[in-house]
Amino acid sequence: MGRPGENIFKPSLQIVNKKNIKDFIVEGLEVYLPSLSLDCVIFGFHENQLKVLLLKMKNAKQWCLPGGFVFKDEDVDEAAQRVLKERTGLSKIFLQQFNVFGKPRRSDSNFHREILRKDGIELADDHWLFRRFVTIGYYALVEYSHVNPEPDNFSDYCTWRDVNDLPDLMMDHRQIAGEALSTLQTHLNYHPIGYSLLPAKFTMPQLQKLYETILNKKLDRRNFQRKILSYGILKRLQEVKKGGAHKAPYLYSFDLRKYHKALKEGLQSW
Amino acid sequence: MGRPGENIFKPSLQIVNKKNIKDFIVEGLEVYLPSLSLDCVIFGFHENQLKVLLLKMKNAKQWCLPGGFVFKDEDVDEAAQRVLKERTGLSKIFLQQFNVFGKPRRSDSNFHREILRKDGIELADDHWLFRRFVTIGYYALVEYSHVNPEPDNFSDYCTWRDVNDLPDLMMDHRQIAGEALSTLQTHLNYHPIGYSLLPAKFTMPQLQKLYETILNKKLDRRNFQRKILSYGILKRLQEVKKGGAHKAPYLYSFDLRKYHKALKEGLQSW
DNA sequence: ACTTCATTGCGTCAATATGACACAATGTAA
DNA sequence: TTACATTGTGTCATATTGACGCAATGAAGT
Repeated sequence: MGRPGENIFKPSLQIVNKKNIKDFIVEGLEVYLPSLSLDCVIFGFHENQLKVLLLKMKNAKQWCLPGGFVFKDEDVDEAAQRVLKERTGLSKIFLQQFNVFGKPRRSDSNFHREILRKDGIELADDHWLFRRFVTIGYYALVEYSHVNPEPDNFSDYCTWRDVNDLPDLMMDHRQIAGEALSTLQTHLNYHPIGYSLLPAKFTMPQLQKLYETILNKKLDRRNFQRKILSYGILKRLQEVKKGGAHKAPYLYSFDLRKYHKALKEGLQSW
Repeated sequence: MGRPGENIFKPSLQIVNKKNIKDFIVEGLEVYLPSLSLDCVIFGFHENQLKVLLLKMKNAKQWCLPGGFVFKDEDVDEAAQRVLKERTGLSKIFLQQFNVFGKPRRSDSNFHREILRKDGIELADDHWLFRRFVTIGYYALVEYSHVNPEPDNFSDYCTWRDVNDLPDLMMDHRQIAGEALSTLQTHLNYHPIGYSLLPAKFTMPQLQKLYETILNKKLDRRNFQRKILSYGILKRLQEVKKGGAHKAPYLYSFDLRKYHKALKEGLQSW
């Protein structure tokens, strides 16, 4: 079997890096899988708030989720990793497909046409960018402080927004973000969370705040500790964490071997 | 926004119904979303075995999952319902997206070329059917006795196969079926199962067998009953079920109101 | 230096859920 | 009538969970 996509793969990556919108618009049809896109809901945790990384669109008041297209010879999950790398600078991020959004009229082509027009770009009515896209929703968990937000070709800037105070979002991106959050809340019941959202070393109260923030619910401090420790995925370190104004809490880190085991197997009930 | 797909929607449906392969092959490019397909793992329960509905491919020894493409103006989930309706005759089936399979070389175009060639159909190398497809995996739960298996254009017949004794499957369909099963096993931990897999009235042992079959594990009869009743989704009826050679067991049915509530909310752990 | 106080570590206890198993009742077949 | 596999219902020990007590810590205030 041939690999027809390969010879156009490399030049297209350069196109994206050069941020040359016009070339992207012209070549996109050739280098990307048609009809298919992906959108990422990137969660970070900062100052006891759950944040989502968003892009402020050029020539429009709306914001949007970081997203992209899949190269013709590229694995879909790797395309998501690539998009994440481009927006955050991070590699090997925890990424989870959570839903495909496939309603025929998710998008309003006039909306996109107007935006491009404001940049002096006039495209034919049947241009590939205006066609219908089925989008694959991913959510990602990243460590807030490691992220270097980077806008894409169609956005002015890229920044964190509080998940409970989202701005006006393009298309169905608010729905996508909402479903990502509720999926995350559900996954919390059966899978360990925290690695990739927290620093390498963290305190028990920090971890609890993370859970409380995601679940939007208060938890009992002592019961939380008992339960989370029973998973056997934590290692207690020396008790540093001096800066605080109170009793110095222990520092913990994840036992990655056991963490990943728990991630994979989940918490069985039967 | 126009609806360009609409005027070609109806004729294409007829094409499929006529089982006119050539027209399908020629028109497919125009009526379907390119690059995107869907595959359904349809589970049924019969004689205490979990079954999967499979198609025996024409001109090949392999079998395959019921699948299809998405019309240009069709919702993706509805496309899956349509495929299910075509294969089983059933509507409003319980359908669940579980994964997108997006590796670039899932498919071997020569394989499909050979099959068509045996039907005297010779297509260009760059024909749309030979291109790469990203497929959306769905699993469905249906009541075995209500299904009327119906083959599609590319298959000789359509029949149930034991999930533990699958035949040689095309492409990555074995992997897709496997992931569907493990997804189902996981969902069993947090969601009620049984409605749409069992008859309207069923006995506790029947329900238990279903769980045991899906989980591939023996469960204690008395503990099972206690736990499943604690969900509050069952209604006990009169004790009919006479045919049996032993003590007549009670019949149950699902309290659909509570069943769907439990389906939606899941079983929370925090 | 002493006190204050929010916070942390480490418990207890009752209520509930779970796993393992006993026993009587039922209904067909021998 | 008896045998027996199967079903309905229960018990008991153990594990898990929810609610809460209390002493220790350490920066801030006096």
